[in-house]
Amino acid sequence: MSVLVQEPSSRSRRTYKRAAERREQILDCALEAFSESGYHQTSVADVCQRAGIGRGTLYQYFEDKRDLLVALAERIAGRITDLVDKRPRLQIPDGLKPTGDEAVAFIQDRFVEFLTVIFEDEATARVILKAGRGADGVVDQILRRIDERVVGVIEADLRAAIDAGIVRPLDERLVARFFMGGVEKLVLSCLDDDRPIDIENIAREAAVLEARGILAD
Amino acid sequence: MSVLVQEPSSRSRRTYKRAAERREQILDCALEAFSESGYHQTSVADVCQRAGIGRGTLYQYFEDKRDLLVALAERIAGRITDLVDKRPRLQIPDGLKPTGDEAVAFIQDRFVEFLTVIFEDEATARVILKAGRGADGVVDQILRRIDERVVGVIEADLRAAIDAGIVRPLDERLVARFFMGGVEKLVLSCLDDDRPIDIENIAREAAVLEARGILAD
Amino acid sequence: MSVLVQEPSSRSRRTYKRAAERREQILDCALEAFSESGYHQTSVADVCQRAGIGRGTLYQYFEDKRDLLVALAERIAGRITDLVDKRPRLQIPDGLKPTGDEAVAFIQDRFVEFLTVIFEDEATARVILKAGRGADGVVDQILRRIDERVVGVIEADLRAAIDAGIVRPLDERLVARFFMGGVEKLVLSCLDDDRPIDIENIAREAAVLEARGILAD
Amino acid sequence: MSVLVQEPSSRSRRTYKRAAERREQILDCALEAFSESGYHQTSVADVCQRAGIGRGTLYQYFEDKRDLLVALAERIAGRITDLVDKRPRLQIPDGLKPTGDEAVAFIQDRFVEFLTVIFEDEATARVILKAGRGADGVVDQILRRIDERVVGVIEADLRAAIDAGIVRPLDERLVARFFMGGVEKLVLSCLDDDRPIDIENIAREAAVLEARGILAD
DNA sequence: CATGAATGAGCTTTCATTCAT
DNA sequence: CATGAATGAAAGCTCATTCAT
Repeated sequence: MSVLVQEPSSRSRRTYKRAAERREQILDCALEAFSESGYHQTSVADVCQRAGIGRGTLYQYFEDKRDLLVALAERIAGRITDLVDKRPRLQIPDGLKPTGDEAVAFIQDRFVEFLTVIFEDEATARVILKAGRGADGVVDQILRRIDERVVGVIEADLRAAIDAGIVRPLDERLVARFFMGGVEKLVLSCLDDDRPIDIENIAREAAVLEARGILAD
Repeated sequence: MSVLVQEPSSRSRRTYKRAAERREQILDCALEAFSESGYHQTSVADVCQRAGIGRGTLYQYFEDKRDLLVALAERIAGRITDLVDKRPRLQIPDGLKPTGDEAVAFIQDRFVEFLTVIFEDEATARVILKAGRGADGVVDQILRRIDERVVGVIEADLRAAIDAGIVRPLDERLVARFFMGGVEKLVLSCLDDDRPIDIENIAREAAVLEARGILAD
Repeated sequence: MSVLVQEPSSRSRRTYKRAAERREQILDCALEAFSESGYHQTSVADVCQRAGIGRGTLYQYFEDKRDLLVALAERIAGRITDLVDKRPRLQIPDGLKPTGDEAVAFIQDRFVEFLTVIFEDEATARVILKAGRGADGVVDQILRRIDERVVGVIEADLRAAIDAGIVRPLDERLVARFFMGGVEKLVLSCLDDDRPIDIENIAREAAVLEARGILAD
Repeated sequence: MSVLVQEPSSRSRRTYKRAAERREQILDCALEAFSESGYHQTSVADVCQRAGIGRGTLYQYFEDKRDLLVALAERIAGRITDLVDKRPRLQIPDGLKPTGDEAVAFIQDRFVEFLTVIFEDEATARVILKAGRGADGVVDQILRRIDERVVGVIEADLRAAIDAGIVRPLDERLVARFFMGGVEKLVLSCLDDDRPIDIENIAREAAVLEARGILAD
């Protein structure tokens, strides 16, 4: 499953890597380990074993166990920030009519695309939504920063849509949070039941729900 | 040492009662401690100190630290189950028209009432939403059971509303989860920012959102 | 040899002690261990084994390993301070003639008595003169304080003797230090050669030397 | 094992010299480091950094960390041995009268000269008197050897002076040790207070003290 | 030869749990 | 029942030493 585990053929043979590479590899293993068992249940030895390195090696790249989690959270935060920054601003096509199916489809597409990138990696989703939670104050803050980032994107979209008259005036921040929470819950239920995250479907359903509400026409 | 007054005469029933009381008191302290610092950051000694008892005493009421959390989670689950069981089935008033403001108001009222009881206690909310998360497999299951319970109620409501033609046909479970996730996120954002949980407002906003969606009319 | 080691009959049986007693016992064992092998060569486990206690027990009485040494040094400092405080001021007997044998004898007696109490315990001497040295900044300071204390006493004696005209005017502090250094070196040479510290003889010799000098009459 | 041999063609002497130079340089850095922070507080990495070499390089010149200290101690021992060997035997000038000022002055000069060379270098003094102490059995022995050497010189002087009738008969070894101890203590007090070692003054004071004693005439 | 990434034995320290009092 | 001193498994972490490059 994992490319990270050391080949068992040449036991106890040292492997040399470039610093950056090794760091990434350790983070990969930490991601795996933390996502599988949670932060506290994972020992430093666990992570090292997965990476096929000695205990001391890890401490050449990270201050301590907490720093490992912080670094991991920051890597995730960085990636999401990149995504967010690269994302084009919402451009409402001319003549798009609100309430129409077109509007729903349009919203759907944007979210499917966005959420796909964020939640496509199950391990990362696990760390963001479960493993990292409550483990440590600093980490919590980073996770919250990630959250703010993502929510901020949705918020911006909402604002633009309101300006364009597609969406009715509302508290964008609150709605963005609500939406994000709903999606996260659906993702979480996948994780909890060990179902694969069908993020495309989730995003699609969520978008419809959000757009139309639940009332009968 | 104990604040619970000493009554040496006829101890039998009272002792039992005392024991139960003591157990409750310990759980109260555990709730407090866990909600403040999280499960792993809280030591058994911490809980005992709050309860004003010796370390050993706690172990006469609980198997181990995990059992303490399990018991706490079960107490919460029990309380919510009670709520759920006491809750009257959804009775759609005759002649209620879908899409109308009346329908929205009706839904709102039901949810405000329900969510208020679940999230009114901040400490409990903290344990359900943060402290207990990822602490332990068994506890996770209990929390999930609580969740299922709550989601189940919403689901049932939805089903009834669909049958009554107020709500359009949809995947009730998914929608219930989405709704619950949205509300939880809003509650969480209060906890994270140390704002009081204005559950009434949250429930109200969430209900409108869910009913009408976000699209302009 | 040592009264401290646990009786081997009832293995792994817990022993309970009063806090103060246990603390003293641990300090006794630490004294033994540090004096035998030096601070760095001694592991916390060593000390615990000698005391017949579990590792954790030590940490109920001392912050960490360093704190153990600090406490030990402070205990020694306290004892010496007590000695010093109890020591009567130098009273020059009337009509004592300088340069005479009586003066030498008088000085001798005072020092023999004083140094005996300080250096009679070999283990303590070892810690003061060897094991504690350079182990840690804080400990160094305490040891220096002990030193200052002892040197201060000699200094005071010298001053009184100068005032009485028995001793010629000189830099009392410097001379006191020189004297103390000389004595310590003699004690050290006993420790190094595993000879018992014949402090009486050392003090006697040192006093003569200091009083008369080495020149032929 | 040793890097010192190796003589292929013309490079021989230079290579040899380079290796020896490098060794010396490492020892210099070790001296610096050990004297500043003590043996245990100094890491191998620290020494290497000061020397501007990689960690592995050090191990081509020294077996291990202890060997580094041993080598350092031996270098110091060697230098002192050289000093001692070069030192002319005590020649009592004809007609020197005991107890006279001349005798004191004579003794003074000899000691000032001798001690100056031993303690002039503060870093070395620190290692001999503090850093090396109690660090390791083998090193302790070397330091003791140095001590014996120095004490031996004083002892020999004393013996000669006794033979010449300048100094009264006494236990030369004991007196030499006492004297050395006294001087060391004075030097130590400089180190502890971060005062420069005014060895000339110390030696002078010590010599007077030793010669005349403290009693009033 | 030089390097510094990699190593892991060994140590300190924590804390849930036990048990003599 | 209650206690809290005692426990020791288990974890984190350090750093002298090795070795592939």
